[in-house]
Amino acid sequence: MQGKSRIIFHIDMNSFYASVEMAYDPALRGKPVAVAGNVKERKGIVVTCSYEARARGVKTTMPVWQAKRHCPELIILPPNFDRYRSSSRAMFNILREYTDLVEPVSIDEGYMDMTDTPYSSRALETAKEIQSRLQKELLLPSSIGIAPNKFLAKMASDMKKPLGITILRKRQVPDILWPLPVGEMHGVGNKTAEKLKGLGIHTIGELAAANEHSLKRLLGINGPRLKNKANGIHHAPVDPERIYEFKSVGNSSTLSHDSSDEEELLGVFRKLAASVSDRLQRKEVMASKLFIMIRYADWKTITRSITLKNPIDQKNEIMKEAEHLFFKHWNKNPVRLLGITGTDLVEKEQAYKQLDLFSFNEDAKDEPIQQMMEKLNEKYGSKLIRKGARVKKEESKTKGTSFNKDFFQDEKKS
DNA sequence: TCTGGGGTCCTAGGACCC
DNA sequence: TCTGGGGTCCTAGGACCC
Repeated sequence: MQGKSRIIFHIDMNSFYASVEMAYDPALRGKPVAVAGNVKERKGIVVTCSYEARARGVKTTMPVWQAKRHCPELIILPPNFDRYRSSSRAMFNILREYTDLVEPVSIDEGYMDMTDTPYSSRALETAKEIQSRLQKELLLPSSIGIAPNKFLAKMASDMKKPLGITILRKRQVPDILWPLPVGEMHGVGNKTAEKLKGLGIHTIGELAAANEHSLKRLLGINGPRLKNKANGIHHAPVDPERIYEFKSVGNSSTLSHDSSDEEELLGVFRKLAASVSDRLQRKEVMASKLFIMIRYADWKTITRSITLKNPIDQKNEIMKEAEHLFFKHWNKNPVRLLGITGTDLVEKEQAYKQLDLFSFNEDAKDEPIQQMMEKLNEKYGSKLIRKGARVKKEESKTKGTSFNKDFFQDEKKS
């Protein structure tokens, strides 16, 4: 990878949810369309909107009432995740016709490594073909960036929207990237941009030339990384497996009104526990650590966690731990949002494998897994659990489901 | 009528062990 | 007894992205 220059594509679907809705319903085309969460309650915010809506001042994350003030004729649709998932699957299937090295990063965005493909000598033509196929076969507009690494490809796809194709060569970095405000860099948000101002760094070029030690002092390990990126240096490979690796499963919910009513809050926790339990079981993993999140009316947010001796996935167990954490840490002030997240995930299968390996009790095979885990943990303690290990879902590949990561399966949030 | 919900990665301080 | 330091685990919080 060192000597050879790579050809990386970044495919970015334009206003994906809104585009999918317009593909399904021709009557929506050419109109200002927004996909928004729970429209009637305060939590209603614009998730995505069409370019027609953007032209009228509607923006992503804008509250619905505000969006309507900008654009009274705005067509507001509830999200339909099944639709988005199936469009996404179709989109990635097209990409995979060109190379196996496709790394989905989210439902509407992914990298391709085109280096060792028959298409490497005609990258631009291939990008045009992909873009036009996405448009003709799926009715979905996209932007494509072509560059020698993932970071530059990502920056490139951002430059022309909608329906752009941009090539960004390493030698063009000084001319094209360096004049831009540092906040436009992928990986530099508001806080980091503000901090950088303290060092007199306002543009990507100034970051590229900045003193490495000062950056490290200011931003930690991320400082030198950002400096490298600003110089167009980024070695991360395109990794098709990334999508099958996950580290946490969580759900949260903003209440329709701030509340300090215990019964009401417990009701919210029960729903969250049920949903987290459901998703853990679908993924065939158990959580060794459980977090709750409490956001108060004043937006102050705390997380509290418990490390469990035995990993759990059952609704009642999750509820019990969440409730315990909640009453231990809740200051009785009105609550805006509650959340439950399970982390330090252990594969259920792993538990069986470990059992066979140690085979300390032949009868255990017939016992429910929970009891086995308890016995195993009594006997071997936490050594059994690979803390923080990434959970790989190998089988999802062979099944051919493009997205095991189910942040696209959350329409059942309720 | 301010501000959703799903994630990942990093940091910092204290406990504990060698 | 004093002195030093490295490593890991745990918890909580923050930044960022889509």
